[in-house]
Amino acid sequence: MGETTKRTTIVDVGRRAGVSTKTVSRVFNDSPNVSEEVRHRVRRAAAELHYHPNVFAQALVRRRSHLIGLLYDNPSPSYVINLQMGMIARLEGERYRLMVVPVKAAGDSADAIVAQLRAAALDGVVIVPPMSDDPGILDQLDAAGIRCARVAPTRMLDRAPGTMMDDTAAAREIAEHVIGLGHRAVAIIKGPSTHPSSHARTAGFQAALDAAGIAVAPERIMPGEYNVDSGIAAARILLASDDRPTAILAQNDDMAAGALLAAREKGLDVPGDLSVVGFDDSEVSRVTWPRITTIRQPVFDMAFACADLLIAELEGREAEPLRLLPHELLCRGSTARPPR
Amino acid sequence: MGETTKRTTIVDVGRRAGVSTKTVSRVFNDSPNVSEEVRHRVRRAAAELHYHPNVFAQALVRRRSHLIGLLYDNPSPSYVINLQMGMIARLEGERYRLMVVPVKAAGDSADAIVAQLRAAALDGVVIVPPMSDDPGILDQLDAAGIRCARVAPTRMLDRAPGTMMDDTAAAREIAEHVIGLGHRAVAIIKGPSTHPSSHARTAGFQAALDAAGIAVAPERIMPGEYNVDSGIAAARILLASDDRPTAILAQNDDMAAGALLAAREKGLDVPGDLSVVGFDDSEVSRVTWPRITTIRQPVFDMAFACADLLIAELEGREAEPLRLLPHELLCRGSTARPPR
DNA sequence: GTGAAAGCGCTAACAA
DNA sequence: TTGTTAGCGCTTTCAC
Repeated sequence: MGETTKRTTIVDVGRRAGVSTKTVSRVFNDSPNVSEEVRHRVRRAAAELHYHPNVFAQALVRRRSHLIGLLYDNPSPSYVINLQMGMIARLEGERYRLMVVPVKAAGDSADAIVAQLRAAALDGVVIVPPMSDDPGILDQLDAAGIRCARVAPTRMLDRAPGTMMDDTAAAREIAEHVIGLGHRAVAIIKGPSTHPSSHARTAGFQAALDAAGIAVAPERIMPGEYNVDSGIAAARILLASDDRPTAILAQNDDMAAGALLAAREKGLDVPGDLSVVGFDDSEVSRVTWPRITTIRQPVFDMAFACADLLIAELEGREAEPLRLLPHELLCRGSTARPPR
Repeated sequence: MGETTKRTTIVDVGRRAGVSTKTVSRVFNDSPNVSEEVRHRVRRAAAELHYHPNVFAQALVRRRSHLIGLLYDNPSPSYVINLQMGMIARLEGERYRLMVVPVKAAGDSADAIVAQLRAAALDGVVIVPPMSDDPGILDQLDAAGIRCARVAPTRMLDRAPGTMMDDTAAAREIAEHVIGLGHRAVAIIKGPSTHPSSHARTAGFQAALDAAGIAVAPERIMPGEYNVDSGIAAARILLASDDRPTAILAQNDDMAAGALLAAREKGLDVPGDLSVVGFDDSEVSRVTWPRITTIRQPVFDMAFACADLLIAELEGREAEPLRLLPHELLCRGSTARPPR
């Protein structure tokens, strides 16, 4: 815009530095076989001319875009932002750039999704649950020659690199915390069955309950959708019963926040009458009253590590393909000993 | 990857369809002057060959990347996500793609920021406050030939298109709501002075207060940082006074949530003892108890409209450069009549 | 250590 | 309506 002059190219730089275009190219790619002196001359000429390599010309000949995507379904805002921040932190200083590729909840087919990625010419993508376990996506990605790294995969662990936390162990820990406080009338609000994390968390809860010899009646296990409204709905039902639970284990913070709201409606005090726990350490868990006892899920770190794995993959470096990241139990105000 | 065969190009398609490359190009660009019959043949050949245009070759020759960026500082997760969703909704079906460009809070110089955009070869960017009012950024963008559209600009309105809401009017409305309930001992928690929105909201509050003949003592006007912690800190001070306010007007929801937490600490009931209002209708405002009375800021719509303006600009279409979007007062549980 | 020439895949003139 | 011919700006053989 505005500039009627042509863009300055490698040719201009070469001319000014008195070298061939190839040499300029070498300098900009840190190739060996260029004398220090020439290297200097070229750098200076480039600076004087405000030269910047044309990424498209590079991409065209190298067959690499240096674009990597974040593919996600429609998780909570803070989850997505943490993922983005983690990836960006790793990309900082690299030549790779981040493109966001939200998939309409409507659920496009694996074909359609990957076609989108190909159209955008991405070199690689980071995939988050539940898509990280979708074999269709993995197949299409392979066929399209797009590398990927997965956040929290649970299946086909040898097919692509990924980073994960131990959902089961974490769920067990938080359940043990609640049981340790003396609760025996425990209810559970599950996540959607499409999310493997939900199964893992259920297993962890179950392990802790079994170990304590506590049986949870089926009507105390409610389905949820990992969002506030489903938490409210589930908790309303749980709390309507005469024989209501003294503790609710929600499988994420949004649903726990919903449970808190439902408890308020009923005039129940948390944690006096009812203990509630969540999962994720999302922003929500820190602004409710009381603040929600939860598990810190290392989302940022998982995304950072995924970007790292992806870059390693793209650069042909070897890297251990799977990384387990630590979680943390955060005991806050929403849990206490049961009433009486 | 895997494919040892060369990528299929426009040449292959042309050969198969029995036409020249240029004709194939015409078909894929919906240019006129191609007979229906040829158009069909080309489409079919392309489909059979799984042909996809190479975006780099296109970008190289067209000098357009069709990449547009979202430039933001470090606002709240839900704000950023709403912006992204708004832009993506508008980009859907267009050939433009979204790239996220978070700026380190550290505050790079306008130079450094725009250099980043140029390196990424963006055609245009959407800028959010407070950068949308930064003349340095606008200058650099101009110099780099990168188009932009701004969210909530307040200055240099003729320099670039933008979308906005009427912060002052909205702030006035919500203040009037509180005053209308009978409050006269009112306190304010402001946003950072680097955000023009904070000034506008202050002006709106002031207008309502003036109209009601209410004077707010300077010690009841606290600074804040648009985050939860600063809200807690400010409210603690306000509520520590013997002569505490009966209503707190916070300039965003996060700070209002902080005020709620501070009130809990003091054992104050909201809205019984204290009314609190926020601004933005963020997720936070919906998960606290009580839910926070606030202003719905049309973030999604502003982002959508910005993407629209930007595309119009890039395609050389004329569009009215400034769009005002409506806000909405949402009365929820955090406001009631003052005590006694 | 350095350069010349041949593309990468596409589109923009200009012909036909 | 369609085809031919140059590039776009860069990297990659392969010489020197």
